[in-house]
Amino acid sequence: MPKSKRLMELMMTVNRKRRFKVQELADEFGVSTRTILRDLQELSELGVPLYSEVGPHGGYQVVRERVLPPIAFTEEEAVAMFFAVHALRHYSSLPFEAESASALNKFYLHMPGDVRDRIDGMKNRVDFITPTRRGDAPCLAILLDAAVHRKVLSVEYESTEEGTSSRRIQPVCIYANNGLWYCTAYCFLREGYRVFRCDRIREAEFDVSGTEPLDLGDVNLSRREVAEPREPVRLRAELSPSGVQRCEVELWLARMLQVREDGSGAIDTDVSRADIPFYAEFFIGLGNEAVLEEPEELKDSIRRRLSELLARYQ
Amino acid sequence: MPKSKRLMELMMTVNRKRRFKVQELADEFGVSTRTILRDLQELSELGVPLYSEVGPHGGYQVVRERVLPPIAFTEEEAVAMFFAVHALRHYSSLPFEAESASALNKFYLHMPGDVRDRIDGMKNRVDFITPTRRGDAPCLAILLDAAVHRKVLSVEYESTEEGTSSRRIQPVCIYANNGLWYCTAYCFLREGYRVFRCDRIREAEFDVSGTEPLDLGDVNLSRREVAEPREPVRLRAELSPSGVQRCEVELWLARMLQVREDGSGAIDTDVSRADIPFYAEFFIGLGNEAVLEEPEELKDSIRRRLSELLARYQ
DNA sequence: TATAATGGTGACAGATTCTGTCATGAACTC
DNA sequence: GAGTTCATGACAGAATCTGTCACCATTATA
Repeated sequence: MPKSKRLMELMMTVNRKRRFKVQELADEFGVSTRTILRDLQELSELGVPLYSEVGPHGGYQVVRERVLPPIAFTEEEAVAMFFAVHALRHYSSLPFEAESASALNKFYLHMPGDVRDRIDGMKNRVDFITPTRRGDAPCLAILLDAAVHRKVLSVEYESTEEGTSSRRIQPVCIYANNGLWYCTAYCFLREGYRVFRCDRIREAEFDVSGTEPLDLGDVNLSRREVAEPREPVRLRAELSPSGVQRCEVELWLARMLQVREDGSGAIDTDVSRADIPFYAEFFIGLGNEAVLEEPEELKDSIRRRLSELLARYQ
Repeated sequence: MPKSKRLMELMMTVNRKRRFKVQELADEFGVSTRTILRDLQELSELGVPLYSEVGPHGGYQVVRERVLPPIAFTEEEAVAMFFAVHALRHYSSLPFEAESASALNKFYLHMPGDVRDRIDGMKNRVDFITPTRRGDAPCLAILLDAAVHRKVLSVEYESTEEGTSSRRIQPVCIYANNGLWYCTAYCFLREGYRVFRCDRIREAEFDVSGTEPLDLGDVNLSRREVAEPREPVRLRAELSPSGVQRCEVELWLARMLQVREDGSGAIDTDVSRADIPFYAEFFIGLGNEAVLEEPEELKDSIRRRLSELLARYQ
């Protein structure tokens, strides 16, 4: 086998089994250990972070972060990826820590000069805007980890209504919307799924009390929309086409929104009575683009709110 | 020079000069043409899309999209990049056409099995949400191209106030905000910078009338905030901390917003008299989180609007 | 402390691969 | 037809790579 091929395969092998001994590889590839040692040194020079320990139970390890087999992108793909990662800079917190920055940098540095020029030319011409907020969410990584591996966390949560509380939660997913990170999780305190704002989770650590994790099974991202209303109240409204447009921006509405061929639409859903003040404000914002049909309580709330505001501005 | 190194450099060289002859490379690398031919064949096998033509003025070309030198990412970087690109799927139009999808696919396919598993595990657990809108913007690519290369475009623009009109514009930048694409451009019709909604640009093609492009020089992304008010009116308001939070989400406000240490803030800016109805609605939305100080006209407008709504809900 | 396991390095001959040369051919331009 | 350029095969010589061996260093364990 030509050396070049062997090196490629060696890189893959080494990445798969992150711990190995020289002799193993020598057998596997049918070459001498000396050759493998030479090859490993070349891999090192090529950037694979190898680390070795001598003595019994020693051996090689791919240290820290292993390097994946190199991928060749076309120019167009590379540019698209660059801007995708570039767009992430708007987020003040990410579940991936600094990696996206280093990826961006690596990307940029590996480009031949002219592609780099092209990127530079575009950098100030394209942007994906995401609202930025102060709210740092330091615990995104642990939340994500818990969601993926189905672990229970103990968290300190500072809710708007109830002040700070300790609870055990099992995260289902995390998502960024409108500049803030949210986490849908099963809350063992409330015994149900709840959505938490990640920047309000003050502390999070893996639970040690031995709470049995739930099998969330197919419960996944779509769960974020779920929040069974307590004291459900039926809400019905008609929307003009531009009312529909404005509602489409609101994620929490997406599930309840029906859109017709002509662009107009309707909302028909159960909502929690406690949320009525919130909806009041929302429908005021919609102005003439919505015709509210029920509930009466919401109309009341809207009227009260309007009178209040009118008084403020008198 | 060892063959492996030569191949690397050959790939770079070939990517830089996208057209070349075997003899050239042979001279450059100090090897025979036969060797270069053999090497080029290997590059082909490695995926570099080479194409050759025989005869005078023939030679090699890197066909279609050239392939960039392979980049090795760490696992963490790769995951971060994957999700960055993954997030782009929310956009119904992109200035890069299908490339991001193919990049994503390539990424996914090149991962060793376990990393792929990890990505699969995370796929339903993390998301970057962007509001989706129907508004397709088919002309993003040409707009971007014009912005980068300072070209003048003829466009058909369907504005809300004035109906459809033909105009020549010179794009400065394009940006996505809240699910819609916008383009800041110098408008030769209005003789000033304007912001266009890209989905309302019905047709765009390079201008052939010979309009001289402007030297936009350092005019860049920041331009998108500029829109000198006609008939300026001073607007002043105080904001509570949560009022500030809500204003920060609004891009067009960012420039006018002053934030204090304690989280509260203020707006003090000139606005166009024509925009008063818009601001009225906005301040109604802010409710108690804002105290409007002037102008009186805006207060009037708000009062009118409130009474109107109140009547609707009576 | 001795022993065995493991990595690290240098030297060198022999094996293997790579390279240059030459020959031949095919396609294309002018 | 002459000249240019890519394409391919063969083969000997050059260059590189590989295996072997000798020796060292470190560490865990008996």
